[in-house]
Amino acid sequence: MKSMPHISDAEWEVMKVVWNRPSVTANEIVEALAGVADWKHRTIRTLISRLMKKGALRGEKDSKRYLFYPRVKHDECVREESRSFLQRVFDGQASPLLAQLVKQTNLSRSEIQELKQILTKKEAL
Amino acid sequence: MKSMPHISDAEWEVMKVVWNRPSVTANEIVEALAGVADWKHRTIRTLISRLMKKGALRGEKDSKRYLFYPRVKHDECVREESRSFLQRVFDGQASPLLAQLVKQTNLSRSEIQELKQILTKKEAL
DNA sequence: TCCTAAGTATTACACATGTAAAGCATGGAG
DNA sequence: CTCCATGCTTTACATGTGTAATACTTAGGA
Repeated sequence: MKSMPHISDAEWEVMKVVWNRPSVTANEIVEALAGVADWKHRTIRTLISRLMKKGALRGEKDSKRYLFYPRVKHDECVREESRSFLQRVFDGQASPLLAQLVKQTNLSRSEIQELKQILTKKEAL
Repeated sequence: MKSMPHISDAEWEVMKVVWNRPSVTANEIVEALAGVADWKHRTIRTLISRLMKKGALRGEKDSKRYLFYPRVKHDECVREESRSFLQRVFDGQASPLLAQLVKQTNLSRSEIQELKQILTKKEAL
């Protein structure tokens, strides 16, 4: 598998929009991000360009404008980010991170249940 | 609390060394990192300088050389990194990340046990 | 057919980061 | 007291990132 391009913080916000729909125009991205960050539309255009250059987005010309599609899968990006984060902060040891996160964050009763279930399933392997 | 300085990937490796001992000299850091990354000692010196400038390290002159101490706590940096990572990739939703990590990584039986215990404790609150 | 508005492409610029070399200062050996 | 090895300080430079402005293109309306 060809190595994932590195997606920066700001670029992630753009990718999230693209992953959320079958296809988007640049303008739709701008609108979708209006509530998320306080970026000028120019700025978002730049982010889109960079993502295309990096190979994370594909743009298909639809008469005047482009329709954008992801070229990398959400899942794979998540895995890659998780992996590198884990490596940096916890030397790749997932267990301390998990413990840390569980303590640090708010989880609903049902989320806790679900996690316990996942763990139980894993334990059985 | 004064906002954490941002610690980059490479800088994290240096900080990990510093957090691991009561105090270190620059040379000790270089030695400790020999196995971790393939950096020239000059490079590591640069990282140390930047960490001092950022306020993440404190250097105390001991005759000719410095002894370095962390100025930021490991725990707080971990929390901060986790928080920002969670925000970027999962919009701050811990639960999907946890599920993802549990599935993606290898955990020993005892680690699984421990996590379940933490979850149970949290559930009881 | 020609112009304009809406898009796209190009250029800008400061700060961060990875990676490192050159120059400077000084405590301790001789 | 002088010099050097060793460590500290300054400078370097390419690429990435946040943030955006200016310039160019062209499909579609007048």
